[in-house]
Amino acid sequence: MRVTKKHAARLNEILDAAEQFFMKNGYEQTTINDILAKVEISKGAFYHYFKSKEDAMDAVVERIIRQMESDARAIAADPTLTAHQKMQRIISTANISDSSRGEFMEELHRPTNATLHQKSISGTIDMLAPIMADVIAQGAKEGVYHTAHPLETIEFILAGSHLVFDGGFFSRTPEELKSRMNALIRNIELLLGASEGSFAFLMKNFRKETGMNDK
Amino acid sequence: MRVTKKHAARLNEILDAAEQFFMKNGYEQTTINDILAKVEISKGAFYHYFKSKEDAMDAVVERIIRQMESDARAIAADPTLTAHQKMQRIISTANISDSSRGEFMEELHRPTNATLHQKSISGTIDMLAPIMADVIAQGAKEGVYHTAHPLETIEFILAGSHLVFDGGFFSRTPEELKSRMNALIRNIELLLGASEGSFAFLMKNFRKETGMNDK
DNA sequence: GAATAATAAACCGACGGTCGGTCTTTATAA
DNA sequence: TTATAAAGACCGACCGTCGGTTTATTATTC
Repeated sequence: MRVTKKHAARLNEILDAAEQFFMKNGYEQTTINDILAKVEISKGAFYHYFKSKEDAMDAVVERIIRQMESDARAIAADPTLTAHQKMQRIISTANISDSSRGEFMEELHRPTNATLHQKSISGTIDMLAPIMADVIAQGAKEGVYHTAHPLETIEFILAGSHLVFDGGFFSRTPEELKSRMNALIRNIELLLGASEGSFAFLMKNFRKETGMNDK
Repeated sequence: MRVTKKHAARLNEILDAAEQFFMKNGYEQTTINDILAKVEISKGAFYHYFKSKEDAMDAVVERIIRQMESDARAIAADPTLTAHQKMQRIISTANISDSSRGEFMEELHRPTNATLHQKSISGTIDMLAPIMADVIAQGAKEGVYHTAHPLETIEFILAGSHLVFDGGFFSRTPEELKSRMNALIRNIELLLGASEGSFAFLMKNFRKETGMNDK
């Protein structure tokens, strides 16, 4: 049956369905027909909005990154926060959180597929790095961080963390993960020239994520 | 026409062809039929050796990693080298080099595909990290490195470097790459507790790679 | 001379994508 | 206001490709 809707509305319907399937089953395993069935539209309709399956994936990733971006910018622009507080909040928001969008990251860090994975990682880093670099510069003024290359260093940190903790890349036991998290914390402090223990809060996020209870 | 060969010989023929195509066109863009045509065998033969296309990719990656592994182990086991010399050589060998296998990395770091990319990165890191961690431990004894978590830290470094310099993830101008390389050098020194400038040799490898001539 | 490995080749089904055309909405001119 | 035309949204049959299967035949090996 034919149902016509506003461009933006239909677009978001498709994006919503695509996102769900991509997350649950992975990009490669998701069929365009899956999406069509869910949204109850025809193939023609789908290709009216996207020029290819990959184009739809790009749009899904883009939408999520834009959301994360506005979250991060809001935190970075808050004049009442110290640089370190901003860092803490941006990291928590960008990683797993209780927000509705949080599941994205959670699902993403699974071996399901590769392309979606890759695009979202690079997109996230490209988006977050400049924002966080500014925060680090603020931290340098406040005297809590000391680094000569804020942008390059935060890129490096984001890239390294992603890869090391990304289930799609490595499979690790909980103990292995814990030792990597401990090392990561110390390494971030080293790279940013932050005081020892100042990034220990990551361990809390981490325990929340993995559901670990030991100390 | 029917041609029968020894198992290992045919296997390597297929692997060679697959590797070439995967590198040149990417995994997704390579057709099993491409490989069949090149090796001049039938589908039946291919599936006699591999249970799936992905299985063949895994084998390709595995073969290359094994080669890199024996190179790295040979360097790490050389009793005449200092830890820092070993690090230098392992890095040069594993990255782009003039070796025949070197093209692998070169081709790999291109946006062509994702799956192959991912598998080779994680495989390389998983293989290299323990070997290099031992070298770092040696360096600690020699007093040139100082790090509390050798294994985790070298994993982090490898992961971060790969991602930042991987053409498949980001597209950067030569200037952007140069500033990232400078920052990377300093960051590695910080993480390993090595003296300033001790990893400047990376800049030479880097210039060789990119063909940059400026200082 | 069976049994098993190796190869061939026809075949299958699913999937991404195309295409000609239809229905709906919106803008415009009479 | 209404006729009309253009634009936008949508349909679904169809197609080519591709990974993978099946069946059959030819070499090896013990």
